[in-house]
Amino acid sequence: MPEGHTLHRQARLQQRALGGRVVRAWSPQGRFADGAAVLDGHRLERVTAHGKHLFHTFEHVVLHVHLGLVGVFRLVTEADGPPPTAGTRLSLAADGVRVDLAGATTVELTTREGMRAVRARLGPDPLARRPDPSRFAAALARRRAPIGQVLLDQAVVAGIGNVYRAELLFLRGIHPDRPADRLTPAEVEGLWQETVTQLRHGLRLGRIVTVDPAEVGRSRRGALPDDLRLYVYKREGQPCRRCGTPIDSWLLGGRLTWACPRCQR
DNA sequence: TACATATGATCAT
DNA sequence: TGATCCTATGTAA
Repeated sequence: MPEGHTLHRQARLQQRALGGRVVRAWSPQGRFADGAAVLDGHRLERVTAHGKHLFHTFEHVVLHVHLGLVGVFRLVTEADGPPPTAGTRLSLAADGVRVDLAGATTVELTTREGMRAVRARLGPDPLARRPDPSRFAAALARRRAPIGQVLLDQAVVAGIGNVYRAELLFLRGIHPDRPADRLTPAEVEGLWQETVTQLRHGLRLGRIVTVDPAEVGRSRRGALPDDLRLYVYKREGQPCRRCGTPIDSWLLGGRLTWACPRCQR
């Protein structure tokens, strides 16, 4: 689940459910018992996201979470929702609503200064209120590495993961192997705009959907079925939705990526 | 019961 | 580049 849209969605949901409240905090699994004790009974001021990082700012401390590959938040109502699973490292609750966190790679307490330090290492966030695309453009101009590899670097742009990198480059007709510094200004601008548009869409829907329904013969209303949501991700060997050419797949930056060899040059 | 897999990132070599 | 960490789920044995 977790690319940038997921964390911003959680920030919004958790802010609504727990923001401004005095929360109970505990660690059902036990591995974050000490940290939970520091949080327990304190007021959660606000929940914010930057890229894939989530920050819970309490009156006296900041909770920093990174979900990694398999981490997950579950928001449940305590009255009729399921209890925390055995692997739940942290539960936060107030007013009958509970947030359970499991599988995250980073769950740590830090300070407001520590939060600023984490954010300073990250590139512009396309889901921020006023992101700075010039920093994105400047970073690309400095990199000779393939654009498909550079897009995964969170210091270049914060929040893109393996699904979005493949989909965004398809949508802009850019081959992932192209050196980042060889993109034209128009391509860089288009890629940034596409990133903002798509992540916002993912945030709204709560899932990654890049396919234009009209392009696959569906109405704009109603959710696309799972096998029609994406253009290239995990579609190796299957026909491109636009030109029918079989989708390619190869390792790029240590992870598999996908592209249409005809639509992306 | 075991294994493979996953939208991530870090650290050792 | 490879090993490693974290959890949940689906498939194979």
